[in-house]
Amino acid sequence: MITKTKLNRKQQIIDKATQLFQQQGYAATSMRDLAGYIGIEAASLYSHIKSKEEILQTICFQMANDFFQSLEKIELEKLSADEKLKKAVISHVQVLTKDSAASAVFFSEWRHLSDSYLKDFLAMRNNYENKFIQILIDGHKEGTFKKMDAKFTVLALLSSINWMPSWYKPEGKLTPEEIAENVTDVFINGLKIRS
Amino acid sequence: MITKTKLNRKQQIIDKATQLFQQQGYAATSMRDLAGYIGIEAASLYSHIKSKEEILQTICFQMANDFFQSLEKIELEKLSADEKLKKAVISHVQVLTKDSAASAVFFSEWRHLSDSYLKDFLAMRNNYENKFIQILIDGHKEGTFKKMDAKFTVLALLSSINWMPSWYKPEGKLTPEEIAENVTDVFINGLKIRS
DNA sequence: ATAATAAACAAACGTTCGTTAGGGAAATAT
DNA sequence: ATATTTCCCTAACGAACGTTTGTTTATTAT
Repeated sequence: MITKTKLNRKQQIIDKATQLFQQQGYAATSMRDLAGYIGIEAASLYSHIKSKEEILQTICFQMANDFFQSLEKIELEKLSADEKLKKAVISHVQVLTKDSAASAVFFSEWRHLSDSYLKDFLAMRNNYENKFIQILIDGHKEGTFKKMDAKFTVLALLSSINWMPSWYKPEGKLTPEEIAENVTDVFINGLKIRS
Repeated sequence: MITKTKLNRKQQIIDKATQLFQQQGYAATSMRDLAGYIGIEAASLYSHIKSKEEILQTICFQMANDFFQSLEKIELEKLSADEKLKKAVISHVQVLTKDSAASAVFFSEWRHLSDSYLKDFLAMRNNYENKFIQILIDGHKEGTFKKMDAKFTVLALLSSINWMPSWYKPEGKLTPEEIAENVTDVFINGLKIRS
């Protein structure tokens, strides 16, 4: 082991854990499992991390911050609601596809966080959803979007995107921008040909 | 215990397991956990079921059959593509909301099925998605739907619906028909006001 | 009343779980 | 050269896991 510093090793652990948590789930992934894939003993993991849950916390809150920051930037821009929605979705998809395994863990395994972390997590998620809801409400006030249940629509929109890591393959031909373009076009304009 | 026959007890086990699998996940739910909620010892469960995985199999394949049958009925009807899409979504939402806990387990925990069951499961799911894809392709041929990536759109549509059990509360005021109406309206007509 | 069946139990099986303790080898700093 | 730190090891801890066994209790059928 020449080139591996402790920081590298820690990141390697988190990366492999991310992959295994996505494939098998957090609860079904054992520390011996994880260590085996890295090529060390389970006990050795604890030279780099404090606990199994710390790994999950790192993954979840890293993703949460990425999503949050990307949306906050867009919020400040002066744009029409439909432009803002499109930009927000592009940004969301970009964060999502930059590490789709971590995203999948973020969306599916957060419930295994212990109580205090869970509280913070849910608060952040709610806050994030509310920012999207506000964009749709603004769009209705501006006369661009029709009357709708904004919360329902946002959850449908985010769900359709967030489920993607389970079938999105990076070797596929769609770029994040194209994915976002497809999704927002359907949500804004619909499938029906406009006559 | 007067009114409980063996069949009732088995159903009770499956029902409670469904609830716990949804809340905690399959791997994080122990047989002692499950037994405790029912009020018996873990060993007693095995008078009624063969294994933990049998419970998951029962839940998953029951739901798979329900979804499949409901769609097959609609496939036979002679309808335009947009009408057929709407009916298919309504039907899908109805099955989903009839037992939203079982649906959540079905969508999130199927990966814990053992290999042979997993194969069957994935084949059924693929088949199901293809039926939806065909509806969108037909709609394009009929001149109703615009050119699009049909598979991508179907996965987005189904994802936006399937994620619902995680936030759908039956005591909410939306009926399955209203939910389906909202979803299909967005997907077919979009959010933008048509001018 | 007696036999048969069903459903629960306590106890234990072997295995795996996350984690800790203590020590040794190799790299780094002094 | 020596001391310190880093990283991994073996060994083991207690707890929890799914499941099996053998037995008791309650219900149902004869």
